[in-house]
Amino acid sequence: MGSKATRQQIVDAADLLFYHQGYAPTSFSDIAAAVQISRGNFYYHFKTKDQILDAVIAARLAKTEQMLAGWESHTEDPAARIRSFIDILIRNRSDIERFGCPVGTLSAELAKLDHASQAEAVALFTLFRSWLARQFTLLGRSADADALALHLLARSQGVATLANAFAEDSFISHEVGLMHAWLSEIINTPPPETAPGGPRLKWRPAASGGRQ
Amino acid sequence: MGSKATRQQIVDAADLLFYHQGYAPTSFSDIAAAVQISRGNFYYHFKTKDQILDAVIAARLAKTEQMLAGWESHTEDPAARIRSFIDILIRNRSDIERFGCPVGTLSAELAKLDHASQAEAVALFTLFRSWLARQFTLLGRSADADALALHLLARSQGVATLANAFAEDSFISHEVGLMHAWLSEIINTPPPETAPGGPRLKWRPAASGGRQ
DNA sequence: GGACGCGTAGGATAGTCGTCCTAAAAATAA
DNA sequence: TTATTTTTAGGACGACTATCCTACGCGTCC
Repeated sequence: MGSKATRQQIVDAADLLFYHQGYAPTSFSDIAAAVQISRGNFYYHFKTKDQILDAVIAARLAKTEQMLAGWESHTEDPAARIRSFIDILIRNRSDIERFGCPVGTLSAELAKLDHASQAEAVALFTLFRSWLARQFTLLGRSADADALALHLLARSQGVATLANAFAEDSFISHEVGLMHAWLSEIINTPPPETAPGGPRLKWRPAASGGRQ
Repeated sequence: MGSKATRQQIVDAADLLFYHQGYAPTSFSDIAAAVQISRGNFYYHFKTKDQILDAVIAARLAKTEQMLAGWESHTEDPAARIRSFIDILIRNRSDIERFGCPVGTLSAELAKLDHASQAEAVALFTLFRSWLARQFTLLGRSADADALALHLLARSQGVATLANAFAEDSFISHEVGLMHAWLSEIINTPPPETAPGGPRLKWRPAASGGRQ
């Protein structure tokens, strides 16, 4: 029951509430009620609400980094890693239908509030962006890896937004299927005109040796 | 200076503020300041803030219906109409980079607030959805017209979300190019297995006569 | 034992929120 | 003109907000 545990509880509860209700509509009292702690006691752990937000974003960043690193250690196949990313929509489907994507909705809300921490929220996007770009580079698409990463990120964001609006059964799985098909086409298609000395790290399945 | 004009001014100002700041963070005082009207005078025109929201959504619905109907009267080519839809991202680019898509952000916010008018906000999406589905049906894709409509809607939503987060120069135009290419492929590709008596309304350019 | 500091509780404060009331002004009708 | 309705201004109300302060419980060390 030390302060570490309490502080962590506050961050966890705020994380969930910010996701479910949004940042601005979530009050100190809401978080206090969730942690079952005195309202005034917050001031000991966090001076302002913005500090809680920063802590929440930092926690999300750490958790996301860990997840992405885990995917990189669990398989050598960049395509399989990207498929793991796409399937987030399936795994978190019920939450997405109710609350949208935690990254996208927070970023959008903070943008409207002109909030100072918006850049940190965008950093969450950047985490996915550069990670995806790295996978596409490994697939031999170094020339347009960043564009492909942004494209896939946008696709999943759009699916999350519409799934949240309509909450229809087959929509998410159908769009996820399209994304998988798109990825397969990417893999089986020669890369666009490349810079000299371009993609050399094209990944090959299993025994084929890895580079050409 | 009658009440009609004042009421319209309130709706217009609220529309803009809800888009720029979001619904919940926008206060009566904000709208009053924008219209330069007494704060207490709101009660004469609108009993509650929710009523203003409903009026704003109704105004957006009317404006959107008018825009879509205008596109249907300006060209006979369904593909050209869909291109007009895609190019919204270009036309409203600077607003989107600052505030996101007005439809998507409002729907997402109301979903988190469990707001009663969320269904009406989703109706804005439905307007685009059924309009797009109609165009795809005219292109001979009646079997999957709704899926194609949702797909395109999701694509543009995702682009809006990421453009709002990153605000990079070439991103929107690049993705718009991809959407146009996708549409061309749709047109030049035979439709999937269709229900019996399926697509008969496939549109033909220019002199070929419209329907067969 | 007593002194100290970390963690907590609960209330005070100043401000804003949506809502509502009342009276004056403006417009319209007689 | 007078009478009546429509529109407006300005403030009051209670509830809520983020923030801050102060006092209390409680384990640790002298």
